[in-house]
Amino acid sequence: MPNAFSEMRGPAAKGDSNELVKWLSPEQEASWQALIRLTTWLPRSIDQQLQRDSNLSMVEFRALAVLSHRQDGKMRMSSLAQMTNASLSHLSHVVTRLEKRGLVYRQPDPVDGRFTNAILTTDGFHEIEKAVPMYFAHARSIVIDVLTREQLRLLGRAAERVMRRIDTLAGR
Amino acid sequence: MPNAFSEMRGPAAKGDSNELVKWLSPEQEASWQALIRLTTWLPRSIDQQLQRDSNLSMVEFRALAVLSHRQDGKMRMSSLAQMTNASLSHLSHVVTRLEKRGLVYRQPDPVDGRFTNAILTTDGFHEIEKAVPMYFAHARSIVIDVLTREQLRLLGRAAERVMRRIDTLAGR
DNA sequence: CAAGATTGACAAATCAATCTTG
DNA sequence: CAAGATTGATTTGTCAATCTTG
Repeated sequence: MPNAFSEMRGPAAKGDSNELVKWLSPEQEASWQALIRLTTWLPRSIDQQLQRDSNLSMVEFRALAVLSHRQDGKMRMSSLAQMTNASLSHLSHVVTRLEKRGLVYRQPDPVDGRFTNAILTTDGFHEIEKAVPMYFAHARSIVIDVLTREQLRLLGRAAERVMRRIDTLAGR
Repeated sequence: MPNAFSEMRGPAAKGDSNELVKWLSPEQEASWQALIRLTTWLPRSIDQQLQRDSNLSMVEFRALAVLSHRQDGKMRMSSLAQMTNASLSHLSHVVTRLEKRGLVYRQPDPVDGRFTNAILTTDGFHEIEKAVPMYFAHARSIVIDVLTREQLRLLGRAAERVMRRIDTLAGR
């Protein structure tokens, strides 16, 4: 079976040991690659920590954490979806699982039945209380304590800028 | 059904409208949140662009792109897995799908049959050639052109630092 | 028997219907 | 009938078990 290069590359192949240079400057390319690696591995690292220490996924953790910060431990599904970076559909599946584990339960809003509230149970509260310190220890260990104050601040700034752009593009 | 807060929160609930302050300083917290949002939405944005414009996932794109940069368009599965941030198992599934679409094919290494080479086909080469410009246009649009040269450079630096830490923790 | 690779079972996330309520 | 929410089918990724080669 022939491949694309027997014919297509030949003389043309000499100068382009790094073809990407055509698209980004070497400096831009390096930063972009580092960013891609970060957005790939940081979430995996967090997920692994949460799974290992607390048997929770990132979304599950965020959902419980957000609920635990509310006075009444409850929030509408649609709002919770926003807070957890999940689609409503995704969150619904997530809450179903958490419900089976007895960490939250659902209740239609008594005032307007179109809304559903997710509500943290006592068990859920205990679980998230145990999980949070380990989560932040890990956050420190892989990011916060690795960067200088200033590096972290600038990283945050840059992230916010990019996010504003992504939000805009997505029509938010 | 009772929830955790009828009893557990009461007087205690007054001061902690933002309980996370206990774990990180407000500045650290803001940067961390921005970073989490970025690592969640940037990959989604890239995936959407690739899916829409080229019918490729990020891993598929990277696999084809890496192969297209090689003179002979081929690479061992294990090396390709590293280059694409995928596990060997994951990559194997990915290559199976790409193979079904006629974009790559497999061939055991003739010298040492324990290795398998993934090889780009002519079709695969054409597909990735079409995909790359749109990919970089999108990269510019959401990151490169949104930040100053310096911001991008520092973002890259910070990402590299964090990645070194994550690599170390994972034993790499 | 160790390293590379594949496979199948399972878990998680996305998408396109569908259902429910006001 | 529009907004909120759920559901089921499909896809994608992960994990553990297995297979193959030198």
